[in-house]
Amino acid sequence: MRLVIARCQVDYAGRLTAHLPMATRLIMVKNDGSVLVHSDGGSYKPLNWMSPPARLREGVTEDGRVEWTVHGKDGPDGDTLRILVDEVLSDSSHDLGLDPGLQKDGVEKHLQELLADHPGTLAPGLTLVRREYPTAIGPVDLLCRDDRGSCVAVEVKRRGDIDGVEQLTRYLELLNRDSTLCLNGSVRGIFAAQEIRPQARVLATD
Amino acid sequence: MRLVIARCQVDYAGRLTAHLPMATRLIMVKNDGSVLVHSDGGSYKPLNWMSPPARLREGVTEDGRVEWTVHGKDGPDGDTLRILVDEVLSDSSHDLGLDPGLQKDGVEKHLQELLADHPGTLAPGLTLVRREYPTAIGPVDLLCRDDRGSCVAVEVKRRGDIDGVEQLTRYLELLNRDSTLCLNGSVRGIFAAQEIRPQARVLATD
DNA sequence: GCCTAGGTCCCGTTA
DNA sequence: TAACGGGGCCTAGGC
Repeated sequence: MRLVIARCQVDYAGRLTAHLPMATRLIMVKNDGSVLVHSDGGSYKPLNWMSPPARLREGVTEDGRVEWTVHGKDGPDGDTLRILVDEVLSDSSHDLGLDPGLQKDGVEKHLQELLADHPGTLAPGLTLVRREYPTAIGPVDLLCRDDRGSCVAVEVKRRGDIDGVEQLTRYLELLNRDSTLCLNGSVRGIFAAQEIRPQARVLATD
Repeated sequence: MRLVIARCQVDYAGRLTAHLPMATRLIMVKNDGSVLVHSDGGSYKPLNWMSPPARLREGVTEDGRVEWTVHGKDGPDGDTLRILVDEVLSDSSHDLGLDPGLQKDGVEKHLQELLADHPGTLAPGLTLVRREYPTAIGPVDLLCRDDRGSCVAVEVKRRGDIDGVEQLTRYLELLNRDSTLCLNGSVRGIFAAQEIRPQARVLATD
Protein backbone atom coordinates (compact mmCIF):
# COMPACT_ATOMS: atom_id res chain seq x y z
CA MET A 1 0.00 0.00 0.00
CA ARG A 2 1.24 3.41 -0.99
CA LEU A 3 0.22 6.52 0.94
CA VAL A 4 0.69 9.93 -0.62
CA ILE A 5 -0.18 13.25 0.97
CA ALA A 6 -0.38 15.81 -1.80
CA ARG A 7 -1.94 19.04 -2.97
CA CYS A 8 -4.00 17.77 -5.87
CA GLN A 9 -6.99 18.28 -8.11
CA VAL A 10 -9.07 15.24 -9.05
CA ASP A 11 -11.45 14.64 -11.94
CA TYR A 12 -13.54 11.52 -12.41
CA ALA A 13 -15.30 10.62 -15.64
CA GLY A 14 -17.41 7.51 -15.94
CA ARG A 15 -20.98 6.78 -14.97
CA LEU A 16 -21.01 10.43 -13.90
CA THR A 17 -18.45 13.19 -13.80
CA ALA A 18 -17.09 14.62 -10.56
CA HIS A 19 -14.57 17.34 -9.85
CA LEU A 20 -12.42 18.11 -6.81
CA PRO A 21 -10.69 21.51 -6.71
CA MET A 22 -7.03 21.78 -5.72
CA ALA A 23 -6.48 20.95 -2.04
CA THR A 24 -4.32 18.83 0.22
CA ARG A 25 -5.55 15.24 0.47
CA LEU A 26 -4.53 11.65 1.13
CA ILE A 27 -4.15 9.45 -1.94
CA MET A 28 -4.20 5.75 -1.07
CA VAL A 29 -2.99 3.30 -3.71
CA LYS A 30 -3.71 -0.33 -2.84
CA ASN A 31 -1.73 -3.15 -4.39
CA ASP A 32 -4.70 -4.30 -6.50
CA GLY A 33 -4.37 -0.93 -8.25
CA SER A 34 -7.40 0.66 -6.64
CA VAL A 35 -7.08 4.30 -5.64
CA LEU A 36 -8.85 6.20 -2.85
CA VAL A 37 -8.78 9.97 -2.36
CA HIS A 38 -9.61 10.99 1.21
CA SER A 39 -10.03 14.35 2.88
CA ASP A 40 -9.62 14.91 6.60
CA GLY A 41 -13.31 14.50 7.36
CA GLY A 42 -16.50 13.06 6.05
CA SER A 43 -17.10 9.40 6.60
CA TYR A 44 -15.56 6.20 5.40
CA LYS A 45 -16.37 6.93 1.78
CA PRO A 46 -13.56 8.57 -0.18
CA LEU A 47 -14.21 11.82 -2.01
CA ASN A 48 -13.23 10.05 -5.21
CA TRP A 49 -11.89 6.62 -6.01
CA MET A 50 -11.31 3.87 -8.56
CA SER A 51 -12.40 0.34 -7.78
CA PRO A 52 -10.19 -2.66 -8.51
CA PRO A 53 -9.02 -3.90 -10.87
CA ALA A 54 -7.40 -0.62 -11.83
CA ARG A 55 -4.10 0.69 -13.17
CA LEU A 56 -2.26 3.83 -12.19
CA ARG A 57 -0.01 5.57 -14.69
CA GLU A 58 2.17 8.52 -13.64
CA GLY A 59 2.59 11.06 -16.40
CA VAL A 60 3.25 14.68 -17.20
CA THR A 61 0.89 17.14 -18.89
CA GLU A 62 1.84 19.29 -21.89
CA ASP A 63 2.71 22.19 -19.62
CA GLY A 64 4.93 20.00 -17.45
CA ARG A 65 2.71 19.31 -14.48
CA VAL A 66 2.55 15.88 -12.82
CA GLU A 67 -0.62 14.00 -13.67
CA TRP A 68 -1.69 10.55 -12.52
CA THR A 69 -4.19 8.65 -14.62
CA VAL A 70 -6.16 5.73 -13.21
CA HIS A 71 -8.14 3.46 -15.50
CA GLY A 72 -10.77 0.97 -14.33
CA LYS A 73 -11.42 -2.56 -15.53
CA ASP A 74 -12.43 -1.42 -19.03
CA GLY A 75 -9.10 0.32 -19.59
CA PRO A 76 -8.82 3.74 -21.27
CA ASP A 77 -12.37 3.44 -22.67
CA GLY A 78 -14.04 3.05 -19.26
CA ASP A 79 -14.01 4.97 -16.00
CA THR A 80 -11.05 7.27 -15.58
CA LEU A 81 -9.63 9.21 -12.66
CA ARG A 82 -7.29 12.12 -13.43
CA ILE A 83 -5.20 13.37 -10.53
CA LEU A 84 -3.25 16.56 -11.08
CA VAL A 85 -0.48 16.52 -8.47
CA ASP A 86 0.71 19.98 -7.54
CA GLU A 87 2.95 19.19 -4.58
CA VAL A 88 3.84 15.96 -2.79
CA LEU A 89 4.15 16.40 0.98
CA SER A 90 4.69 12.76 1.86
CA ASP A 91 5.06 9.50 -0.06
CA SER A 92 5.50 6.13 1.63
CA SER A 93 4.92 2.46 0.84
CA HIS A 94 4.12 -0.38 3.20
CA ASP A 95 3.83 -4.13 2.83
CA LEU A 96 0.65 -5.22 4.58
CA GLY A 97 0.25 -8.76 3.31
CA LEU A 98 -3.07 -10.50 2.82
CA ASP A 99 -5.88 -9.78 5.25
CA PRO A 100 -7.55 -12.74 6.96
CA GLY A 101 -10.93 -11.03 6.47
CA LEU A 102 -13.92 -9.90 8.47
CA GLN A 103 -16.32 -11.97 10.57
CA LYS A 104 -19.82 -10.50 10.97
CA ASP A 105 -22.80 -11.33 13.09
CA GLY A 106 -26.21 -9.89 13.87
CA VAL A 107 -27.74 -8.76 10.58
CA GLU A 108 -31.08 -9.63 9.04
CA LYS A 109 -30.33 -13.30 8.50
CA HIS A 110 -29.58 -13.68 12.18
CA LEU A 111 -32.84 -11.93 13.06
CA GLN A 112 -34.68 -14.29 10.74
CA GLU A 113 -33.08 -17.33 12.41
CA LEU A 114 -34.10 -16.10 15.84
CA LEU A 115 -37.71 -15.58 14.76
CA ALA A 116 -37.74 -18.96 12.99
CA ASP A 117 -36.77 -20.60 16.28
CA HIS A 118 -39.34 -18.64 18.28
CA PRO A 119 -42.33 -17.88 16.00
CA GLY A 120 -44.56 -17.66 19.07
CA THR A 121 -43.07 -14.25 19.90
CA LEU A 122 -44.70 -12.84 16.75
CA ALA A 123 -48.20 -14.05 17.64
CA PRO A 124 -49.36 -16.56 20.26
CA GLY A 125 -49.66 -20.11 18.94
CA LEU A 126 -47.76 -19.42 15.73
CA THR A 127 -45.73 -22.34 14.37
CA LEU A 128 -43.18 -22.39 11.56
CA VAL A 129 -43.98 -24.14 8.28
CA ARG A 130 -40.71 -23.22 6.59
CA ARG A 131 -38.13 -20.48 6.11
CA GLU A 132 -37.54 -18.91 2.69
CA TYR A 133 -40.79 -20.33 1.30
CA PRO A 134 -40.39 -20.04 -2.49
CA THR A 135 -42.90 -18.16 -4.67
CA ALA A 136 -42.83 -16.96 -8.27
CA ILE A 137 -41.72 -13.49 -7.19
CA GLY A 138 -39.16 -14.53 -4.59
CA PRO A 139 -38.98 -16.33 -1.25
CA VAL A 140 -41.21 -15.43 1.71
CA ASP A 141 -38.96 -15.01 4.78
CA LEU A 142 -41.11 -17.18 7.07
CA LEU A 143 -44.29 -19.11 6.33
CA CYS A 144 -46.19 -20.01 9.50
CA ARG A 145 -49.53 -21.35 10.69
CA ASP A 146 -51.57 -19.89 13.52
CA ASP A 147 -53.47 -21.90 16.14
CA ARG A 148 -56.51 -22.12 13.84
CA GLY A 149 -54.50 -23.56 10.97
CA SER A 150 -54.49 -20.40 8.84
CA CYS A 151 -51.34 -19.51 6.94
CA VAL A 152 -49.34 -16.46 8.00
CA ALA A 153 -46.58 -14.93 5.86
CA VAL A 154 -43.87 -13.11 7.80
CA GLU A 155 -41.54 -10.52 6.27
CA VAL A 156 -38.43 -9.81 8.37
CA LYS A 157 -36.54 -6.52 8.04
CA ARG A 158 -33.96 -4.77 10.13
CA ARG A 159 -35.64 -1.48 9.21
CA GLY A 160 -39.33 -1.45 8.31
CA ASP A 161 -39.70 0.71 5.22
CA ILE A 162 -42.44 1.19 2.69
CA ASP A 163 -41.05 -1.21 0.12
CA GLY A 164 -40.97 -3.98 2.72
CA VAL A 165 -44.71 -3.60 3.26
CA GLU A 166 -45.27 -3.68 -0.48
CA GLN A 167 -43.13 -6.79 -0.78
CA LEU A 168 -45.31 -8.48 1.84
CA THR A 169 -48.48 -7.28 0.09
CA ARG A 170 -47.30 -8.84 -3.18
CA TYR A 171 -46.60 -12.13 -1.43
CA LEU A 172 -50.02 -12.15 0.24
CA GLU A 173 -51.80 -11.49 -3.03
CA LEU A 174 -49.94 -14.37 -4.65
CA LEU A 175 -50.32 -16.77 -1.73
CA ASN A 176 -54.05 -16.13 -1.51
CA ARG A 177 -54.43 -17.37 -5.08
CA ASP A 178 -53.03 -20.74 -3.95
CA SER A 179 -56.04 -22.73 -2.82
CA THR A 180 -53.96 -25.26 -0.88
CA LEU A 181 -52.66 -22.50 1.37
CA CYS A 182 -55.95 -20.83 2.24
CA LEU A 183 -57.87 -23.96 3.23
CA ASN A 184 -58.39 -22.55 6.73
CA GLY A 185 -59.11 -18.98 5.71
CA SER A 186 -57.09 -16.35 3.89
CA VAL A 187 -53.33 -15.90 4.33
CA ARG A 188 -52.46 -13.11 6.77
CA GLY A 189 -49.24 -11.14 6.88
CA ILE A 190 -46.95 -10.04 9.70
CA PHE A 191 -44.29 -7.40 9.17
CA ALA A 192 -41.51 -7.87 11.72
CA ALA A 193 -38.84 -5.20 12.06
CA GLN A 194 -36.62 -3.64 14.70
CA GLU A 195 -37.79 -0.22 13.57
CA ILE A 196 -40.92 0.80 11.65
CA ARG A 197 -40.92 3.95 9.55
CA PRO A 198 -44.12 6.02 9.79
CA GLN A 199 -44.83 5.88 6.06
CA ALA A 200 -44.61 2.08 6.23
CA ARG A 201 -46.91 1.97 9.23
CA VAL A 202 -49.55 3.98 7.37
CA LEU A 203 -49.46 1.69 4.37
CA ALA A 204 -49.47 -1.45 6.50
CA THR A 205 -52.67 -0.55 8.32
CA ASP A 206 -54.31 0.26 5.00
CA MET B 1 -5.09 13.27 9.72
CA ARG B 2 -3.09 10.57 11.43
CA LEU B 3 -1.91 7.49 9.53
CA VAL B 4 -0.78 4.44 11.45
CA ILE B 5 0.50 1.19 9.96
CA ALA B 6 0.23 -1.47 12.62
CA ARG B 7 -0.26 -5.14 13.35
CA CYS B 8 -3.63 -5.06 15.04
CA GLN B 9 -6.80 -6.91 15.92
CA VAL B 10 -10.10 -5.04 15.65
CA ASP B 11 -13.49 -5.68 17.23
CA TYR B 12 -16.64 -3.67 16.52
CA ALA B 13 -19.75 -3.83 18.67
CA GLY B 14 -22.81 -1.80 17.80
CA ARG B 15 -25.60 -2.42 15.35
CA LEU B 16 -23.80 -5.70 14.72
CA THR B 17 -20.59 -7.24 15.94
CA ALA B 18 -17.56 -7.79 13.71
CA HIS B 19 -14.13 -9.20 14.34
CA LEU B 20 -10.82 -8.80 12.53
CA PRO B 21 -7.98 -11.20 13.43
CA MET B 22 -4.47 -9.92 14.06
CA ALA B 23 -2.85 -8.64 10.85
CA THR B 24 -1.00 -5.63 9.47
CA ARG B 25 -3.35 -2.83 8.42
CA LEU B 26 -3.68 0.92 7.91
CA ILE B 27 -5.49 2.81 10.65
CA MET B 28 -6.65 6.24 9.50
CA VAL B 29 -7.71 8.73 12.16
CA LYS B 30 -9.40 11.83 10.75
CA ASN B 31 -9.55 15.05 12.71
CA ASP B 32 -13.28 14.72 13.29
CA GLY B 33 -12.37 11.65 15.34
CA SER B 34 -13.58 9.11 12.79
CA VAL B 35 -11.45 6.01 12.35
CA LEU B 36 -11.01 3.80 9.27
CA VAL B 37 -9.25 0.44 9.20
CA HIS B 38 -8.09 -0.51 5.70
CA SER B 39 -6.41 -3.59 4.31
CA ASP B 40 -4.34 -3.60 1.13
CA GLY B 41 -7.21 -4.62 -1.12
CA GLY B 42 -10.94 -4.82 -1.36
CA SER B 43 -12.76 -1.70 -2.39
CA TYR B 44 -13.18 1.76 -0.99
CA LYS B 45 -15.03 0.49 2.06
CA PRO B 46 -12.85 -0.03 5.11
CA LEU B 47 -12.84 -3.42 6.85
CA ASN B 48 -14.02 -1.68 9.99
CA TRP B 49 -14.64 1.94 10.94
CA MET B 50 -16.30 4.44 13.21
CA SER B 51 -18.29 7.32 11.75
CA PRO B 52 -17.96 10.86 13.03
CA PRO B 53 -18.42 12.27 15.54
CA ALA B 54 -16.17 9.85 17.39
CA ARG B 55 -13.47 9.90 20.04
CA LEU B 56 -10.31 7.84 20.19
CA ARG B 57 -8.77 6.95 23.55
CA GLU B 58 -5.38 5.22 23.75
CA GLY B 59 -5.14 2.82 26.68
CA VAL B 60 -3.47 -0.29 28.00
CA THR B 61 -5.14 -3.63 28.79
CA GLU B 62 -4.73 -5.45 32.11
CA ASP B 63 -1.95 -7.56 30.68
CA GLY B 64 -0.10 -4.52 29.43
CA ARG B 65 -1.00 -4.50 25.73
CA VAL B 66 -1.81 -1.30 23.84
CA GLU B 67 -5.52 -0.92 23.16
CA TRP B 68 -7.30 1.90 21.37
CA THR B 69 -10.97 2.46 22.08
CA VAL B 70 -13.17 4.46 19.73
CA HIS B 71 -16.64 5.55 20.82
CA GLY B 72 -19.31 6.86 18.46
CA LYS B 73 -21.73 9.74 18.91
CA ASP B 74 -23.52 8.04 21.82
CA GLY B 75 -20.33 7.72 23.83
CA PRO B 76 -19.41 4.57 25.80
CA ASP B 77 -23.03 3.33 25.60
CA GLY B 78 -23.17 3.29 21.80
CA ASP B 79 -21.07 1.82 19.02
CA THR B 80 -17.56 0.91 20.06
CA LEU B 81 -14.42 -0.04 18.16
CA ARG B 82 -11.67 -1.84 20.06
CA ILE B 83 -8.26 -1.91 18.39
CA LEU B 84 -5.60 -4.09 19.98
CA VAL B 85 -2.30 -2.71 18.70
CA ASP B 86 0.45 -5.32 18.66
CA GLU B 87 3.18 -3.45 16.81
CA VAL B 88 3.34 0.01 15.25
CA LEU B 89 5.29 0.06 11.97
CA SER B 90 4.64 3.69 11.07
CA ASP B 91 2.86 6.62 12.67
CA SER B 92 2.56 10.03 11.01
CA SER B 93 0.28 13.06 11.17
CA HIS B 94 -0.55 15.56 8.44
CA ASP B 95 -2.44 18.83 8.34
CA LEU B 96 -4.77 18.69 5.35
CA GLY B 97 -7.04 21.64 6.05
CA LEU B 98 -10.66 21.85 5.01
CA ASP B 99 -11.69 20.28 1.73
CA PRO B 100 -13.57 22.46 -0.78
CA GLY B 101 -15.84 19.50 -1.55
CA LEU B 102 -17.03 17.50 -4.50
CA GLN B 103 -18.97 18.65 -7.55
CA LYS B 104 -21.12 16.02 -9.24
CA ASP B 105 -23.02 15.90 -12.49
CA GLY B 106 -25.02 13.44 -14.52
CA VAL B 107 -27.28 11.67 -12.03
CA GLU B 108 -31.05 11.32 -11.98
CA LYS B 109 -31.85 15.00 -11.59
CA HIS B 110 -29.88 15.78 -14.73
CA LEU B 111 -31.72 13.03 -16.61
CA GLN B 112 -35.03 14.51 -15.46
CA GLU B 113 -34.02 17.97 -16.71
CA LEU B 114 -33.13 16.57 -20.12
CA LEU B 115 -36.45 14.77 -20.44
CA ALA B 116 -38.34 17.84 -19.21
CA ASP B 117 -36.77 19.83 -22.04
CA HIS B 118 -37.52 17.15 -24.62
CA PRO B 119 -40.71 15.30 -23.59
CA GLY B 120 -41.34 14.38 -27.21
CA THR B 121 -38.60 11.78 -27.04
CA LEU B 122 -40.73 9.77 -24.61
CA ALA B 123 -43.77 9.65 -26.89
CA PRO B 124 -44.61 11.62 -30.04
CA GLY B 125 -46.59 14.79 -29.33
CA LEU B 126 -46.00 14.74 -25.59
CA THR B 127 -45.80 18.15 -23.90
CA LEU B 128 -44.74 19.03 -20.37
CA VAL B 129 -47.33 20.30 -17.85
CA ARG B 130 -44.86 20.56 -14.97
CA ARG B 131 -41.91 18.92 -13.26
CA GLU B 132 -42.20 17.54 -9.72
CA TYR B 133 -46.01 17.68 -9.83
CA PRO B 134 -47.05 17.46 -6.17
CA THR B 135 -49.39 14.74 -4.87
CA ALA B 136 -50.33 13.56 -1.40
CA ILE B 137 -47.77 10.76 -1.55
CA GLY B 138 -44.93 12.71 -3.12
CA PRO B 139 -44.09 14.52 -6.34
CA VAL B 140 -44.53 12.96 -9.78
CA ASP B 141 -41.27 13.43 -11.71
CA LEU B 142 -42.94 14.76 -14.87
CA LEU B 143 -46.61 15.42 -15.60
CA CYS B 144 -47.32 15.66 -19.34
CA ARG B 145 -50.16 15.72 -21.84
CA ASP B 146 -50.27 13.72 -25.04
CA ASP B 147 -51.56 14.95 -28.41
CA ARG B 148 -55.14 13.96 -27.46
CA GLY B 149 -55.04 15.96 -24.23
CA SER B 150 -54.78 12.97 -21.89
CA CYS B 151 -52.54 13.23 -18.87
CA VAL B 152 -49.37 11.16 -18.73
CA ALA B 153 -47.33 10.67 -15.54
CA VAL B 154 -43.63 10.00 -16.10
CA GLU B 155 -41.35 8.40 -13.54
CA VAL B 156 -37.65 8.92 -14.26
CA LYS B 157 -35.04 6.52 -12.89
CA ARG B 158 -31.41 5.88 -13.67
CA ARG B 159 -32.07 2.20 -13.09
CA GLY B 160 -35.55 0.77 -13.65
CA ASP B 161 -36.27 -1.42 -10.67
CA ILE B 162 -39.43 -2.96 -9.30
CA ASP B 163 -40.04 -0.31 -6.66
CA GLY B 164 -39.95 2.40 -9.33
CA VAL B 165 -42.81 0.71 -11.14
CA GLU B 166 -44.77 0.49 -7.92
CA GLN B 167 -44.12 4.15 -7.21
CA LEU B 168 -45.56 5.01 -10.63
CA THR B 169 -48.52 2.68 -10.03
CA ARG B 170 -49.31 4.46 -6.75
CA TYR B 171 -49.17 7.82 -8.50
CA LEU B 172 -51.46 6.65 -11.31
CA GLU B 173 -54.04 5.29 -8.88
CA LEU B 174 -54.07 8.61 -7.05
CA LEU B 175 -54.11 10.78 -10.17
CA ASN B 176 -56.99 8.83 -11.69
CA ARG B 177 -59.15 9.74 -8.69
CA ASP B 178 -58.68 13.40 -9.60
CA SER B 179 -61.50 14.17 -12.03
CA THR B 180 -59.86 17.36 -13.32
CA LEU B 181 -56.90 15.34 -14.59
CA CYS B 182 -58.77 12.60 -16.41
CA LEU B 183 -61.10 14.83 -18.43
CA ASN B 184 -59.68 13.47 -21.67
CA GLY B 185 -59.43 9.84 -20.58
CA SER B 186 -57.54 8.09 -17.83
CA VAL B 187 -54.02 9.06 -16.78
CA ARG B 188 -51.37 6.87 -18.38
CA GLY B 189 -47.90 6.21 -17.04
CA ILE B 190 -44.49 6.10 -18.67
CA PHE B 191 -41.51 4.57 -16.90
CA ALA B 192 -38.32 6.10 -18.28
CA ALA B 193 -35.00 4.59 -17.30
CA GLN B 194 -31.54 4.02 -18.76
CA GLU B 195 -31.81 0.38 -17.81
CA ILE B 196 -34.87 -1.78 -17.05
CA ARG B 197 -34.54 -4.78 -14.74
CA PRO B 198 -36.44 -7.88 -15.85
CA GLN B 199 -38.45 -8.07 -12.64
CA ALA B 200 -39.61 -4.50 -13.18
CA ARG B 201 -40.53 -5.17 -16.80
CA VAL B 202 -42.75 -8.07 -15.77
CA LEU B 203 -44.63 -5.98 -13.24
CA ALA B 204 -44.96 -3.01 -15.58
CA THR B 205 -46.67 -5.00 -18.30
CA ASP B 206 -49.00 -6.51 -15.71
C1' DG C 1 -22.67 -15.33 -15.72
C1' DC C 2 -26.72 -12.28 -14.38
C1' DC C 3 -29.91 -10.73 -11.04
C1' DT C 4 -31.79 -9.73 -6.35
C1' DA C 5 -31.72 -8.06 -1.71
C1' DG C 6 -29.23 -6.08 2.26
C1' DG C 7 -26.07 -2.53 4.37
C1' DT C 8 -22.58 -0.51 10.99
C1' DC C 9 -25.14 1.29 4.10
C1' DC C 10 -23.75 6.87 3.21
C1' DC C 11 -25.58 11.12 1.71
C1' DG C 12 -28.33 15.01 0.03
C1' DT C 13 -32.71 17.28 0.04
C1' DT C 14 -36.97 18.52 1.87
C1' DA C 15 -40.96 18.99 4.92
C1' DT D 1 -34.55 17.75 12.87
C1' DA D 2 -36.40 13.54 10.87
C1' DA D 3 -37.56 11.09 7.01
C1' DC D 4 -37.31 9.72 2.35
C1' DG D 5 -34.90 8.38 -1.90
C1' DG D 6 -30.64 7.88 -4.68
C1' DG D 7 -25.92 5.85 -5.21
C1' DG D 8 -19.81 5.71 -9.75
C1' DC D 9 -23.60 2.70 -4.42
C1' DC D 10 -20.77 -2.23 -2.67
C1' DT D 11 -21.28 -6.99 -1.65
C1' DA D 12 -22.89 -11.51 -0.81
C1' DG D 13 -26.03 -15.17 -2.29
C1' DG D 14 -29.05 -17.58 -5.65
C1' DC D 15 -30.07 -19.36 -10.10
